[in-house]
Amino acid sequence: MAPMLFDDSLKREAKPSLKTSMNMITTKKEVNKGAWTAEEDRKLAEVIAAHGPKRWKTIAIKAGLNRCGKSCRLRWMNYLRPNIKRGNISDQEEDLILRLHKLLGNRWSLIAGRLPGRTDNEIKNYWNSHLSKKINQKEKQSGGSTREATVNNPKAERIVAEKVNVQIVNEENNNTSTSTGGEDSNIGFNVDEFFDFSNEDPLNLEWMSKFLSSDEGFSVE
DNA sequence: AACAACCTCAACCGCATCAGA
DNA sequence: GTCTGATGCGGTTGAGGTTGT
Repeated sequence: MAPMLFDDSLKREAKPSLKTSMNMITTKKEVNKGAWTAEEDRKLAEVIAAHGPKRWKTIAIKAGLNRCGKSCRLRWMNYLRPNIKRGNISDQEEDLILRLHKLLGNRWSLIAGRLPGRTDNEIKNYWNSHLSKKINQKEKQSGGSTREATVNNPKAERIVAEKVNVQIVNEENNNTSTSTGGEDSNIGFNVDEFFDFSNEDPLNLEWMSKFLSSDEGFSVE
């Protein structure tokens, strides 16, 4: 299926930058860089529709794009993929990002995994341009530090990351099942509830509060 | 109107990890 | 076990847009 392409919501017209233009002039044989054109997007989407989103180097060649595979992958993941949600981050999403960041730190791909339709790049950008400032302001106002629970606690950080990974893998495995999913027999807690912050489930809060209140401790063995 | 400062976000880069030979 | 290519991730850059003076 063709993804939603070239719609009016796309903020930026794909224009080659000055740098890119210079590249095109001076380095004919080198790969194309810079902004993607609508034509490139179309070609890429066609090839991916036919062959699937893998073997990016081959895709780049098949599409006749003078791009590296990496660039094609990035373009697909952040822009052309179906179900990409565009537009403003909602308050709920923002809240979730804040909470997940507190737990995970800059694990953007993991955080994005909990926000359907959002890309890691988008969340990273949103964090850098909006949320980091908000947090700095809060810190200044409160005078204290809202130190991340897992910072300086690599063990705890690892455990959280692993839990999130398990959750995402489970979801992928359960995607075709009729189950509402989330039950995880290996780690002994309901992983869906674990991340259902909107419900403020007491179990989540209990678990999280251990993290969020642990400056020194939260011993994980 | 003109310019500077700031903001946003697509895209690149370097590195780490994974998978297959 | 080692090598190599593919893939994924986070940090950073810079073009273009917006806002302030």
